Amino acid sequence: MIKIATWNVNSIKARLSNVLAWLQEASPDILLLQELKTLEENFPRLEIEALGYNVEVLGQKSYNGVAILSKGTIEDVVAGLPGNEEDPQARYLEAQTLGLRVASIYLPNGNPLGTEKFTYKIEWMDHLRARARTLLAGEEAVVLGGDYNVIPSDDDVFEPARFVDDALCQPESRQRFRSILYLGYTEAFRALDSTPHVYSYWDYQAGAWQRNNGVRIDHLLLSPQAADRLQVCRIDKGPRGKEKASDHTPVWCELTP
DNA sequence: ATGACTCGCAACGCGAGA
Repeated sequence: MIKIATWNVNSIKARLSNVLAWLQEASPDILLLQELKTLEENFPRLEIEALGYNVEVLGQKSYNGVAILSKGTIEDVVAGLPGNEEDPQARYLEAQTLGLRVASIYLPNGNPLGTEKFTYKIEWMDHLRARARTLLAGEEAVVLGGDYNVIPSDDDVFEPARFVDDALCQPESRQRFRSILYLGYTEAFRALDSTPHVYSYWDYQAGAWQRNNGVRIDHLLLSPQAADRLQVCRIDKGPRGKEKASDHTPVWCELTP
């Protein structure tokens, strides 16, 4: 079985001990990280390599940043979203590892509405869809994992009314997320579990974690060749309850070899 | 309740996150 996970860590340096602990306890074959908030040269590579992982990083000072950790060799790396090369933000890293094509994705948040931030999000999603379509043509097992900053449906948010003016729930955001699924991708969690109100993010403020006021925005999208191998997909709430937790928690799935 | 919390920065409060 190949276990692949995605986790927005909200600073790899602030989260290093939590990440090392989770790698040891969950032992994913591949971990896709987002929101590193640091440059490549400051990524804690040695500590992670010491646990048996190869590391590929696309960093940025203070903001964004994505990485791929794998127990296998990492090859054929694509840094940045093809077709969007002039984008200065470190939000996309793709590579070949353990027989899979994988990408670590940190999709723009897009708030507030009516600003260039929302336009940037929507345009970024159009570029992602184009890349997703190109990857399908390879007829490979592809896993596009990350923080999509999209709440797919009202079943994926604790109180939909509070999010009507939020970029994560806008029809334009949801439509583009669905349009990637319509290409032929399967969202791993929902393919196996129709339970409503299961979340992957809880705000730090206002006791959101204790009240279970969360949203499900971290997703694993599988090409048909990967979806046919999907056995299980879970959200591990453990890390969110720890000291010095990220506001996101890992989502993982297992594929037959 | 224009709130709340956590992060990086070169700060000694601010912008960003979602």
